[in-house]
Amino acid sequence: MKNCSNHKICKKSAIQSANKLCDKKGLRFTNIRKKVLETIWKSHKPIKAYDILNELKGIGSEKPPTVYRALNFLLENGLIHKLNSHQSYIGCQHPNTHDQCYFLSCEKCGEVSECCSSEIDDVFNLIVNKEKFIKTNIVCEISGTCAYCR
Amino acid sequence: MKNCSNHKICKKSAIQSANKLCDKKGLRFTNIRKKVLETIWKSHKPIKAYDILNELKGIGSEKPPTVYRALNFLLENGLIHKLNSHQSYIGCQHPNTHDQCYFLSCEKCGEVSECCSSEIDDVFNLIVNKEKFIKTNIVCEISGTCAYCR
DNA sequence: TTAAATATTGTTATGTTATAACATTATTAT
DNA sequence: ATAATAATGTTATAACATAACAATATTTAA
Repeated sequence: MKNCSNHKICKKSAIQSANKLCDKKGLRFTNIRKKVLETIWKSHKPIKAYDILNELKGIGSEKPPTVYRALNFLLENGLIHKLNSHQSYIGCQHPNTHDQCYFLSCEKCGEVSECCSSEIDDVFNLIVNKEKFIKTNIVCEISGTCAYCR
Repeated sequence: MKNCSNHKICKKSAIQSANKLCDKKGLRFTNIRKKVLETIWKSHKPIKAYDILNELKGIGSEKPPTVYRALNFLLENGLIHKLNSHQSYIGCQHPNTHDQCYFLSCEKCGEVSECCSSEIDDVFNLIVNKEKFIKTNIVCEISGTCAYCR
């Protein structure tokens, strides 16, 4: 992947924008939620709930419900995504700038990037209209080899 | 959904074509595999592994590995699909006629239909080429309300 | 500024989904 | 018939996730 030249900055700005978003929406960006988001943002690789749990060992909140609650908060507010094909979680690269996210997941390096595009939006709208289907949610995850790993 | 007017026939033909496909490929369509496929084809709704397991009670093969082995066989040979967003399994409506399947999943009636289309294929190819990504697998599942349920 | 209401977190237990590892049986090839 | 391979049986456990209720912290409103 390597589309982020300085991950420290990348991570920091993700936390900052989460902070801002919570402020704006009147949501509480509590310590646990922040810790979980930080743990997720340690890399551009998706992380599993129980791996987050292990990272949290020592801060006194190392039980599954704690993590899943924070994950659900972050999911509901668009700060992270769940990758259904691998049952793992990843930070959203541009929270609240669009509805729908599509993912490219590299099987070699493990990194996942968002590939949101109006072209995909358009074709899905075309399909669902043709089928007279009203869409509420799209899960779209492409696995393979990224440009960097080829 | 209701795009199958007579499900008995629909199911029977699914089993027949599985049989044919296995014959052609020299695969063994064993009793367990057949039972599992039949259980999946009881409806157009996806079914969970442990629900299949319960249906199998009485034939003497009611343990998880039995079911998961059969599921994996059916998945590998394109006879069923796994719906990652719901961790459930559904029969393939046209095995071996195309590579990639996309799904419309109705939240009201629970039915799932395949919506394979070259338009979607094309746009995915466009995206991955632009990103210089080599795709090996696509998970694409749209949830919402189907035409029949609107 | 305190009490009530609400939201968040702690805790225990358990539900759900899936696989590892090894033994046994059935099928196929020689 | 025998060896090799494939499929199934069996036990145990790993991995993922939530229910239910108690305690604490925060916000709201009297």
